[in-house]
Amino acid sequence: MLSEDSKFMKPYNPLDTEKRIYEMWEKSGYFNPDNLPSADKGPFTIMMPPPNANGRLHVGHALFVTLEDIMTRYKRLCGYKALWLPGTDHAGFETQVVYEKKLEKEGRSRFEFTREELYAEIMKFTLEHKANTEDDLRSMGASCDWSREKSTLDADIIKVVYATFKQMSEDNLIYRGKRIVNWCTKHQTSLSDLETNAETRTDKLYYMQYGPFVIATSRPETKFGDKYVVMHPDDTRYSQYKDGDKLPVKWLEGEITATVVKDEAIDMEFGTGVMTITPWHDMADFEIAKRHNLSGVEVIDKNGKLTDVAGEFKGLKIEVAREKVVERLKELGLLVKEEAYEHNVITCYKCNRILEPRIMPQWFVKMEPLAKPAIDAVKNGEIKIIPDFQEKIYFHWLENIRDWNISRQIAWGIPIPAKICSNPGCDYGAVDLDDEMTGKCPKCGEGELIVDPDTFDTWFSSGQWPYATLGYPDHSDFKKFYPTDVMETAADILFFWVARMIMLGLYRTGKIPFHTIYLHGMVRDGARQKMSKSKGNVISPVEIGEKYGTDALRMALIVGNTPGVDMALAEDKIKGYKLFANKLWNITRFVLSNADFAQYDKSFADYTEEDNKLRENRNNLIVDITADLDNYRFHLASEKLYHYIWDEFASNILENSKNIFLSGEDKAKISRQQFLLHTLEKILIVLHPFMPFVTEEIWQSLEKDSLLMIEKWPVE
RNA sequence: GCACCUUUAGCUCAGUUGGUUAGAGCGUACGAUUCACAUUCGUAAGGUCGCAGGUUCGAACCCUGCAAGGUGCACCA
Repeated sequence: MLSEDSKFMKPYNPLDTEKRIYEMWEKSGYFNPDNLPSADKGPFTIMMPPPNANGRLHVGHALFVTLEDIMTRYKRLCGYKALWLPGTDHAGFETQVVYEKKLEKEGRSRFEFTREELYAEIMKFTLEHKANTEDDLRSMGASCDWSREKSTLDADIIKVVYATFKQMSEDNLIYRGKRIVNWCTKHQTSLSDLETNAETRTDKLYYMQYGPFVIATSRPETKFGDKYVVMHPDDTRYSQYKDGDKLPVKWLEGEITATVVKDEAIDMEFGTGVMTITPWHDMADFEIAKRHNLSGVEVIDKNGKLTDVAGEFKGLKIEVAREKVVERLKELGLLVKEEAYEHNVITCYKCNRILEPRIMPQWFVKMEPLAKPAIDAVKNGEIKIIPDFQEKIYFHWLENIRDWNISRQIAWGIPIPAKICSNPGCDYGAVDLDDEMTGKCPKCGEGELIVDPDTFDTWFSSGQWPYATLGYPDHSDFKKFYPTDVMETAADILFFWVARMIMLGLYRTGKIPFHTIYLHGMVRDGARQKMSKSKGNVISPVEIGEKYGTDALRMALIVGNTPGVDMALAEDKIKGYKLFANKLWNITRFVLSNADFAQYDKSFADYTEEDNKLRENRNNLIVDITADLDNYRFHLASEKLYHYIWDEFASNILENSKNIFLSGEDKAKISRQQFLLHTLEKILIVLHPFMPFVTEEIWQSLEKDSLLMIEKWPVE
């Protein structure tokens, strides 16, 4: 029976509880599956999507932590050797951008540093944030195995990444080539197709006289040196011109000789059906030039300024140059007309500046051979994506995949272990893991072999996370825990990360990296607005945890939140689950005031008819919830538990128990006491994955000499 | 342009393979209680399940078309 000074006489106080409970768990060693005393089932593994070590965790992270912790705790309770492997991501470009913003705020610039200095600075910055991230994960109750924690810059991870790079090179899946890439003039790096946004803009379309033709362009400043004029082979308007015809043309730089090219890529309906091409600065033009083996010139440099080719316009920025070039065209009488024109421009997803397509030697991964097995793995059901509609999106992307530019011209990242040719015109490159190659370039014979200054796209390394973290190929962890079970992550990195993990995992290990992908949506505020610092509607998980308790936040994030769909999180919802934690607290107080765990009889059987009925209902519910958990229906499992505990157990059963304890027969009293004790015990276990802190705290008061986190799941 | 998602009570959302009077939380209204509850309990109002067709004994759920909002992908100068 409860004493007057029992902690249950006061409301539940999460702030006083959570840290203490977490330390108890961590000290127990049970986050490490090797230490689980009675795990009689196989391994269950989740790789934590490593948070970027460049800021505090936000409420979106809280969602993934909660989901993965629920899965891990549930499986641990079911007797699996549950491994949830935590980590952090150096997040190459992302982090460098964050760091540069910090420098800008301080009135500094990254150009004050050498590459080595910048790397060291960002490393320091990253390590600080890594510590913050770990604290935040602990405060959210993450039951992950800290003894196996990894970072993407750990030496053993880099070793695996390098070995993959080498093998891919040997298998002819990696090539270095001069290809047109997305170039950001602010960040001074190329970007993959995924790191770009398309933005609809209205600009002017200029029609210009080009010899006997009228051509249209939105970018007159790139038209220096255009000497190929292209039209569709079937266009009868121009049938008098043959492929390869040479024509004298009066153009920006004076009299030039233009060559006629016929190509089916030309849309006869658009403009005049004739265009000139700028292979250095336009994706489509580049393709045409490649087909016809045409040469091109660089008109715009890395800083977005015109080159020598532009003569007197040299050094001007694009916007300025455009106006001046149009003026010149007018003077020359070459401008026919201008009209408003709506089109898409490709912008940097970080700074929104228009990306300048340019030709550069870069490292590319051939994606088609990798994509095919990845498509098959999902098609044949080896890998399941939840929600299933995401499979369509996955197929659509993989079936139309383009080669992946994995080199970045930034300091912060894993260096590419290769030698390249010092001659900027030469695209030679070779993998050189042991830094052995020296001498003249074997391709052009002019340049010297130098260390490639570029770094890997961060997704090239994080794409190898599941097997790299487990010590592929030799470590016993790899043999034991790979393939992993569930990949739980945000729906918006399906392409960036998930698809690449499948491709690289299949390529490198020959096995799928995980059999189930659970994708969650974005967390928005109560009014469905995106959370952002500038709007001031950001919910900080640590602050909210302090105010309402982490358990309350976790429940608010799970109940009614279906996979793959964005959710709205209002503070009132969190408050509601704080009350729920307190409800559970008071339920315990009531039960312990009327029954005693010292009298708990594990095999008690002398229940009244009424209590047997209640037992049946309770057990059915637990079976039902177990099925929900097995099928990743966490939103339903949590809601059912909530309702059973509040509306059935508290409102009906406890109310009704008052009469029994007041005036019932002894047999009924004893039966009900046992029912309450058993039910409270089972509720605590089943609720534990969702609300680990309050359930463990109550468990510790039940005169049980054990941790709730390693109890046995109560399916009878 | 192509694809995908969403559309259910004032708000935010559930509704697990089509099956009886469509559910929850919050909010609202009224009442009760402080007897486990820094409260809680009860009662109530509130929905043409986006629109229009179709399949079915039966549709919020399946099919077709349309509309609105959102997202992704790709592009023609």
